[in-house]
Amino acid sequence: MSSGQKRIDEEIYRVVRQIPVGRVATYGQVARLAGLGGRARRVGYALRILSGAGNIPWHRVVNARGGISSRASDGSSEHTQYLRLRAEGVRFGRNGRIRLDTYLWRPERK
DNA sequence: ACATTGACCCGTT
DNA sequence: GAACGGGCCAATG
Repeated sequence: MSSGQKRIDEEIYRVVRQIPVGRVATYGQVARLAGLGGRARRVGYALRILSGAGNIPWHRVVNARGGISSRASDGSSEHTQYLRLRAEGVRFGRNGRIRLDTYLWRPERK
């Protein structure tokens, strides 16, 4: 892995760390804030290699439809994400999705 | 180098 | 809504 890729990952993590408790951000939103334009997919790769450890609130990143995106593996990760969001007060609708107009993080430029 | 896959997103029908 | 197609691009074999 090149150092350039790693720098991009750090930038992504820097953004994710800023998402407040009880709010969520979409992959595309994180990509934009990290200066990656429309490369939302790149965000998913960065979060995937996180492997649970660390102080990055990866569970606060959801897809553009307000849902938890499926992973290639067993599904425990998705469940953990759901539980952590619930624990922060985020409510899910019957279709398993979040009301983005309520919970989407709107960063204030300072 | 090639093909496939994937924690995505958007527009159209 | 759903189904489809296209764009995107890094990882993997």
